[in-house]
Amino acid sequence: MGSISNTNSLYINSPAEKTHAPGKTKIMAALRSLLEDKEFVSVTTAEIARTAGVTEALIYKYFHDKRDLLHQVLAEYLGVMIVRAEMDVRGIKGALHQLRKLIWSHVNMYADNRVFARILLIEVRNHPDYFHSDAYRMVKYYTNFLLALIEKGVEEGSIRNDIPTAAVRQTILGAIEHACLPALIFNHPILTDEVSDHICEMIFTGIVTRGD
Amino acid sequence: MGSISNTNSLYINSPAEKTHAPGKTKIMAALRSLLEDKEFVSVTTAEIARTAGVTEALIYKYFHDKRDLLHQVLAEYLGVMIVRAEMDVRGIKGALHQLRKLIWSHVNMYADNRVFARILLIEVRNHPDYFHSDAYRMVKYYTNFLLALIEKGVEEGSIRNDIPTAAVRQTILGAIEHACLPALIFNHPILTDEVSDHICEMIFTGIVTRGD
Amino acid sequence: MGSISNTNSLYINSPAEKTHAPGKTKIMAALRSLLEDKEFVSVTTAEIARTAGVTEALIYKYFHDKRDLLHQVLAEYLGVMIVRAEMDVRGIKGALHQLRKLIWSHVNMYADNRVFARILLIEVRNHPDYFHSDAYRMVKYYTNFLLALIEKGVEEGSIRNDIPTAAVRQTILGAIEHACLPALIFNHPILTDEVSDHICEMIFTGIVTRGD
Amino acid sequence: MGSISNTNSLYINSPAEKTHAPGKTKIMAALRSLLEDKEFVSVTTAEIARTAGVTEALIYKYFHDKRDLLHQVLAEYLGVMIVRAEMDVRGIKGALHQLRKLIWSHVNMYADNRVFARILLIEVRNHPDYFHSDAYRMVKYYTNFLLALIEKGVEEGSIRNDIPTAAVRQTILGAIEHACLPALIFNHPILTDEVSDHICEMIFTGIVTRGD
DNA sequence: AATGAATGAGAATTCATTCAT
DNA sequence: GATGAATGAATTCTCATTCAT
Repeated sequence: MGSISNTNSLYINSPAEKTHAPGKTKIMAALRSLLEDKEFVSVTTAEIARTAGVTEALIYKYFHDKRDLLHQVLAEYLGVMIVRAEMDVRGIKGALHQLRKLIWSHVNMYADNRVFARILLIEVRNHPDYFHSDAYRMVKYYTNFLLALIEKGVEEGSIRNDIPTAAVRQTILGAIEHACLPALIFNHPILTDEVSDHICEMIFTGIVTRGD
Repeated sequence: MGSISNTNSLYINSPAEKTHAPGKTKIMAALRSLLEDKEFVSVTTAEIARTAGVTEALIYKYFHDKRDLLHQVLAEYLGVMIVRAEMDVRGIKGALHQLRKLIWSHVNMYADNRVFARILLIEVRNHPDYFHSDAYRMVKYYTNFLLALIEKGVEEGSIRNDIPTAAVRQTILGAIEHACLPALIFNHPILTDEVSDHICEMIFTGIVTRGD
Repeated sequence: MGSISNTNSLYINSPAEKTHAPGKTKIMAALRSLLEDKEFVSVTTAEIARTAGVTEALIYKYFHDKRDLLHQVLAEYLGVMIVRAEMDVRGIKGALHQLRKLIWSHVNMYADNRVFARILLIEVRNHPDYFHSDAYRMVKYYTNFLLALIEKGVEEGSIRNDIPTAAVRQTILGAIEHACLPALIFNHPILTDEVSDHICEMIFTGIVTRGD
Repeated sequence: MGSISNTNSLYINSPAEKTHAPGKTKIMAALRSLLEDKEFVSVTTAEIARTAGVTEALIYKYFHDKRDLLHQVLAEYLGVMIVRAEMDVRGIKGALHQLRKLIWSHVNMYADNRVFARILLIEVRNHPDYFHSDAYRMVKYYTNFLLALIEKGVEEGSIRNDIPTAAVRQTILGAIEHACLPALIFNHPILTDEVSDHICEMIFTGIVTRGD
């Protein structure tokens, strides 16, 4: 598990920290904490308030409803993820190496922030509200960033141009999800290095132009 | 236990059908049907009753509580799965070929009965009641059957004897789950042939004694 | 506690026994048995049926409703009580000695049949249906019998004639109840000899004409 | 704890009044009021809410469950009883006279607050929760107070020392219950002076050291 | 910026009772 | 003489949400 990460703590880079009112911060922290042990549906607003040390009513001052709170928590994580992703690929030469790093970074984000991963991969997708949320917009921003990287690879000639870049992106994201979901559901650790190597091996051997 | 059944549809040959009171059958069918679209927790007893065309009270005549209903639905599926598994390996020569067939049969069961797969892989595991249920006993019966097959392979010399048979079993079951879960959660189809081939390739290349 | 009582078992004298259909008998026995441990309101018809080894529906073949069953059980006890009371005063000379015996017999009936006592003193009184029941008619028959005894005492000159006989009767019945109720509620034994002596002492010293 | 209170009405001096939220106060008052006419088991939460003029949900904001409400109502009464008891024995010389007063005060409390008496003597004892409640702790506090009084009598020489003080206490409490229960159940008035005189006569003639 | 008080809609579960066979 | 199947109405309790202060 060893490596980088002096950006390991979520909130060092979080712009949120400074802007939020203390109550809002406490509420979001409370939900994050509760989601470590239970699913969103079985977390009650009463519990959130109790954990946060505020009243239930305050939740509704800052959040439109319980799901909006979930979306804002997710958005906060996504903010960190995006900042990190953009940082992580800097100083790396070659789209393919950048992509490998991005995949590693992505898996690592899930490994270090299982609550985040669970929200993103399990909790929000059912509910239609999600697709109108800021969080969803951030996800799209992130996937566009990934797409841009793939396109750069194609332009560079390091990635095959006979597969639609969007399909490549979906395969990558699918592989990551696929690899992490059971671990998230059954509470096993995600071994970042192993998982991301595995994925890269499979994806790259498939999509990389065979230099021969 | 042996007889009938190499058919696809779960309920045509189900002995359950005749034995249950009509209300009980309708209630179980209603839950199965509702679980196609939503998770167990968000299915209400009122909905089950309405869907079944009976009153809520009747549910409690036949089932101890809502979870017991879930467990009985699961048990019914498991009954079919076990009968099928035992049938499917008959007439096949060699433990390895039997094992391949059993894996195929297992994946196929999930592919054809997604509700069953979701109950087994997602819904029941949290709750401690499950581990005291008949359903759980049937699962253990099934996994013992799988274990016996592996042990036969070891005796035959077709499966390596330097890996504990229990570990082999767990790897197989884990691989199947791992392969099916994302499809179940995101409502994608499970491609039985592809998935089971994939798993067998990975597992067999690892566990088969290299004859050379 | 020792004395008489080869009429201790309720059903030796019960005319009921022969007349009832087996199902009816079992249902009544079941209720009696259940009332040993819980109040009538918290005994369910399902429990009664289960205990009796019959179906709930059968209860409604023989009894108009749950309370009717209670009343019939009570009536059966009252039948025994009346038969016994009438027997017990025979062969005794003097209304006062008969009265003493009757009081003893009454308390003894409660002591030996606590379920009966509880039904009569606690369970039936609230509900208006009781006052239209056969059981209530039997109670009135019994209290008339007691009244007749008191009147005989007055005629004999052994009981004061300056107190209305009805008031005397009420005082006696009140004293018995008063003495037995706490024991019934808190599940202590009723010590027949002690209790009836106590009552007679109090009542008699009050109501008996002072021979001086 | 000492102050105020030689008044009859429970709630004039009750400290509870000011501290409780209006809804909580109304709910407790509603239960008290309903218990005048029916037993606890047949009082529904719907009724309580309707009587209180609040919603059922509010009950569960202030009370853990229906029984907790009962226990808190009881505790409030017990608070008054304790305050009163401690006041009532002040300024009285001699343990025996204090004891007589305490018995009177106890019976009077039952006579004036029949609902209280019924809760304490009838409603709570079955359920095990009671023995973990604050109310139970207060009862123990009260009975310890009574015990201390008896012990003082023994030290003074006015109460026999050859009977365990605990047994004396139990006899007193038993006699009070015994005397009040039928009145409570059958809705007759409790005549404080008469009942307490009666009890003291019986108890004292037994336990007092016969001077000469 | 935060709270205390209160709510309405609905959750699972219970229970006496009915009726066709 | 007895049953299996089913019900309707109620019961306790939960929970996200609102609003005046």
